[in-house]
Amino acid sequence: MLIERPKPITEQVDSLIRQRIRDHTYAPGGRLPSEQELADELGVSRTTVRSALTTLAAERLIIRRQGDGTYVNQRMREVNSQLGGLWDFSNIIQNSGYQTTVQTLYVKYRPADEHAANRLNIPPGVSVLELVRLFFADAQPVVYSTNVIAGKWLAQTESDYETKLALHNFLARYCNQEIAYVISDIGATLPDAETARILQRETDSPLLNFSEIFYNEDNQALALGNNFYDEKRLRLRLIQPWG
Amino acid sequence: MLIERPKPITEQVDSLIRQRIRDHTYAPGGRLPSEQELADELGVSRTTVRSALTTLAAERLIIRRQGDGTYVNQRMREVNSQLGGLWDFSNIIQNSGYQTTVQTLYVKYRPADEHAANRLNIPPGVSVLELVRLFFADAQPVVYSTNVIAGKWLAQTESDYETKLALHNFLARYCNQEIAYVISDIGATLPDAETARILQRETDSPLLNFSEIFYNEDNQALALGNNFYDEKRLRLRLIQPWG
DNA sequence: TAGTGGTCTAGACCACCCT
DNA sequence: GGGTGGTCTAGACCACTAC
Repeated sequence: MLIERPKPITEQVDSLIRQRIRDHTYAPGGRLPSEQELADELGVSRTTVRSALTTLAAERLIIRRQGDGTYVNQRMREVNSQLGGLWDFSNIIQNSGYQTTVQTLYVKYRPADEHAANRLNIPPGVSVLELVRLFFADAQPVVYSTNVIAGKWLAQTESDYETKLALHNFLARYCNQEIAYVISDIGATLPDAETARILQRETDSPLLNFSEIFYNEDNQALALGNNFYDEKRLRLRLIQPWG
Repeated sequence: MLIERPKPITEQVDSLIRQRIRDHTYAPGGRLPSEQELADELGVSRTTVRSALTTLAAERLIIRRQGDGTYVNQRMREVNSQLGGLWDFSNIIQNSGYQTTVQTLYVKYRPADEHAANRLNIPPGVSVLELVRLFFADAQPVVYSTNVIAGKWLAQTESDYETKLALHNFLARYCNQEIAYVISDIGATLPDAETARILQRETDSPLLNFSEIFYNEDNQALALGNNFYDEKRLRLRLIQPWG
């Protein structure tokens, strides 16, 4: 059923260069081989290499200087998030140098309430899967997370889900859906007693609140997120490319 | 002195398409002409058109469907911020459908304190320009903003700055510097008495706090930002492309 | 001056959607 | 089958930097 297709060369080049930056084959602040050298090494055209480099430069992972060369942006080590990944808490914790642990508080089907139904564009009352989890950075609870997935996306109504997956992996495995983009509301709130208890926090210490809707390429709402992030425990530092 | 050069064709095509989306020449949710038609209309190659479309697709302003066509993503109307613009409050207010008003509380030179000096990578005590402003959405105060610019970037030590400019425009006009990227810390804080007074808020209502460092293409710190954003008054909703 | 990245072209072929 | 976007190539020329 599943067709295995070779990934586009540009993506492979993109991945390869990312890998080499991660493992310091290209050192932080160091210089990459020239575009022509990369093209020769990999046996592809310079245009293909440039396509990959353009993506990396857009994220500011590399910096290109005309007449000079292409360099690894060492400042990326200081951040733990980029704008496309502001909802991927496992990754943020990992990027901060901590071990990510996920504790599943509960996972269950329930009828969609008015609010969820509206945002997911489904009739109220139909079944949705609710996934409530707690993310730890090493031993410290950092994010109290609720995700709601519209039942129509779930292939089978099984109950032995691997609940520690990041949401995009969960949607990929159980719904065969890819996230194309996310719309997030960012807020600052004082936690209620329950939230404070779970995060082992006082109720007078404000938390970041992220409320998200996840969409696929066809603009269909896949899932919701509501997350309380304790930025006193884990700094949230992101890079924003401009222009 | 200044060399006037025609902008790259890809950027012109990018701007043109953005303009046509803004003025609904290409309606929300509507379909764009094919890449070949655009290339013919503008007298450029399809590759050039594709380069511009790739940028727009990366921001999710348009959605491309193989075998079908390219469409305007109507969901962009729901958000007020995207990608690299989480610090551009004038723009966020504007995108929300309000009139942006900027009130300059004060602007003055002062010696850099330890904190600012570290972040700007300058010796403590050297002169910096501090710009303290309040942003209104219509008549409501929404953002209490402090910017600090290293004195070395300011061409002349004049005092009749146009202080209502967005920071990137200010840096462009008076420092001849372009922002390449921004590193932001996002937090949730209870305002102190002074901040609450200025934003006409209670001290028990948490605010979003953005603490930023602005860098140019050479990785040099240009300026700092520290902003209190009242997301109870103006929702902060942003789109995050994924993958 | 040599080498780098920046821009742009023309064209080939493929994968996919619609009718 | 015809049209759409997706991928990739080869090559030309330009702008800029380092030496």
